[in-house]
Amino acid sequence: MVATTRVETMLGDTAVAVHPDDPRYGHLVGLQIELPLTGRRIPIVADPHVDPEFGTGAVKVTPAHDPDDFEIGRRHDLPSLVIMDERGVVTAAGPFQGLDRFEARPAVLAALRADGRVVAERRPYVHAVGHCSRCGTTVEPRLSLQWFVKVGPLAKAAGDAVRDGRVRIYPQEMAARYFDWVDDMHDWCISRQLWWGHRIPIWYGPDGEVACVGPGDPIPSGEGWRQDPDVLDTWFSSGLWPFSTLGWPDDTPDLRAFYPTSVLVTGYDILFFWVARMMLFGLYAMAGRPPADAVPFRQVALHGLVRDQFGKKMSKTRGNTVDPLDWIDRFGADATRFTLARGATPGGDVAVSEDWVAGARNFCNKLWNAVRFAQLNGVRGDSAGHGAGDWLAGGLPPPESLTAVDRWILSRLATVTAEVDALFEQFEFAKAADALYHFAWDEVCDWYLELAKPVLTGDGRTGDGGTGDGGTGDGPDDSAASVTRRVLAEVLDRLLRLIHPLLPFVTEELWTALTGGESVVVARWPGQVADGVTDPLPALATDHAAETEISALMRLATEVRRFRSDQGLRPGQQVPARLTGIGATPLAAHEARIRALLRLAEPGPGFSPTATLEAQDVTIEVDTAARLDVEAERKRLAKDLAAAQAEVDGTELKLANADFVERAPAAVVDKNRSRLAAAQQEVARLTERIAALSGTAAGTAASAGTAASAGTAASAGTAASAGTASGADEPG
RNA sequence: GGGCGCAUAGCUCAGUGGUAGAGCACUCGCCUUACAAGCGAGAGGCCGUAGGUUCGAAACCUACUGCGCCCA
Repeated sequence: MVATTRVETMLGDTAVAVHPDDPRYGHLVGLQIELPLTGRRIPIVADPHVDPEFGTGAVKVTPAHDPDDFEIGRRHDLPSLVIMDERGVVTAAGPFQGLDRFEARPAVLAALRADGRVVAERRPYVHAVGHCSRCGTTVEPRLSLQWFVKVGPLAKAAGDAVRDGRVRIYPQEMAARYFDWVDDMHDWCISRQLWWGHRIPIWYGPDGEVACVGPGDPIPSGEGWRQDPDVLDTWFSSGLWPFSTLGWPDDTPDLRAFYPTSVLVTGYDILFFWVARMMLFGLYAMAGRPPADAVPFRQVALHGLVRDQFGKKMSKTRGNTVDPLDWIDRFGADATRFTLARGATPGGDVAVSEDWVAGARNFCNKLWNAVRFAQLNGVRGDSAGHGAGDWLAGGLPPPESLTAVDRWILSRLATVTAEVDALFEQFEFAKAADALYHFAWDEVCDWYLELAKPVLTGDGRTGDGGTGDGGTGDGPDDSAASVTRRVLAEVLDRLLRLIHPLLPFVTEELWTALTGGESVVVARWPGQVADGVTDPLPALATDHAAETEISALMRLATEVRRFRSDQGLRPGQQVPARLTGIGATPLAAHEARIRALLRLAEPGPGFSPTATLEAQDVTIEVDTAARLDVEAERKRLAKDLAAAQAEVDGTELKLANADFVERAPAAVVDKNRSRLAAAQQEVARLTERIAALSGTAAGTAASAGTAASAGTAASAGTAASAGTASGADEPG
């Protein structure tokens, strides 16, 4: 007694199988029984593949129409009877011949029933027979002749090419998956029953001849020869791509010029479907020709799959797919591209969403506005320098006329250039995009442009800047504004070149407009040394002194802004302030710049400080016209105190550990010691300040009225006169 | 079943032994003369759980839990 869903396949049964350990049937193994309707005698075999728990524990075996049964058939040397043609029509001789499988099924069932052979029926029944993914048609397994590629030696060569470094896979971890597959590759079935594709190059002759026709071989002609109707597996055809597209098997100029390619960029999901096949075929077909190592490419850069904002695979059924053309339409091609690049860690998937593309669009806009600002302020690239791939740096002001701000941004530019160059080299697109994003936005736009404003608009003297106003006669104008313009031109020019691979359209527009150059597409890559032209920028890197200075300036600015924000002072509002102790700090030369940036006016005659800040060893007393939110100030100081105290506690704990002091590297111990000292000093300072605040709170209340009326009225017009403190020149 | 990978801020992810980071989202204040698609400030994480190695672990080792991917 057996169970089956495809009753008609019994016409092709050649055995009944049971599990070898099944006590119910052990004694029957080896017997011959009669197959109903056909009168054929078939054996009962024992096979471990049979699940004794399933159905009756006895299963009919149809080797020609079921893959599992085929394996059982091979193990027991059973005949395979093909009882259906390619269209699913029964071919077995007898009453059912010529019926479609769906007609044959009830017909066979009826015949069995008439014979009294049907014991029970169960409907509905969920089975595992496959369906065509395109049209949904039920697929009937059917034994047929297929062609295979014997891959042993090919796969060995493909593995070796990566093993010995002729081909490098990025990221390296992915190479393990490549080896797993290539080193354990089974013979490859290349027959596909499709109506399109390369035809299998096998010809059958009238007398049973079989001819394999290779490139250049004559196709057998004559009566009765026909080609195999199947086509090659699509990956077989794809594997030919690196050389067949270049004219192979002929020895063409294209083949010589473009085989191998330098880099193959593709998704990790087809590492063995496609990449491995190209390796297999390239090494085989190109053996004995140049290049000597025959590989189809030198590097393979693998990227991930695009996913939705929650990291889920996009699918139509899930409804989380996006139309890139829609994004391009709404946010721009550059924004769409940048979003993908920014998420592209080697071998990792990329999550994207509309919000993130909008962010990239905003970045494009930021660049646009930065260049616009530069142009509005008279920044022009030196178009004369761009013909022969020359550098704008030829137009950089002499080093001695650069301010610390200029030297800082050029130093950072040089560093970022080197970083980005190396990252692109390693296919680290996400990191390169991130580095450029932050340099452009957080450093160039947020700081350099802001610090350049007072210089360019001529508002207030900057207090430093080389030869100062007036220039040197017939040479280039070395006034502070001119120096800034030239540095800004240099920075933007190079930034646009560096970002161009990630934002091709915007950068082309901006770069040509800014520099007057032909096209950023053919502009020299920053850092490049070629054709006797050496990039002069690296000579300016890395200016630690300038970086330290500007970093201190930034921290001080943030501290003042924090105070202003906590106190609700409007961004544009000038606040009289007295800076003391600045002369002894690296910020000595930057007072005017700091005042301009933070809208801190010179203290007038009626100056009456209401609050005191300390940052970077500079004491800043500000006069908020007697309106001080003491509670906000107390909160601010308390928060800082808590942070400083936590720092003291943490470092003290570490340094109290004798093992740490003894065994940790001296540099680490020293670092903790200085951190502790600084934190202790900070705690003392803040404690004192909080105490003072409590003291003055009462005092301020008493004197508020007078301070307000006297101070504000008197200081109005005279703030500008006391600017001498900032006169110290900084370069030198 | 076999193999591999991943668990870090609300979401997506960086971070290879020494002070936890980014983008977006969020809170507060600003139309400050490049930009409100913006500016300034801020909040938010016992780095999956339990052990181990180490002076020191988000990181290295082991187990566990959860989630993915590949298997022609």
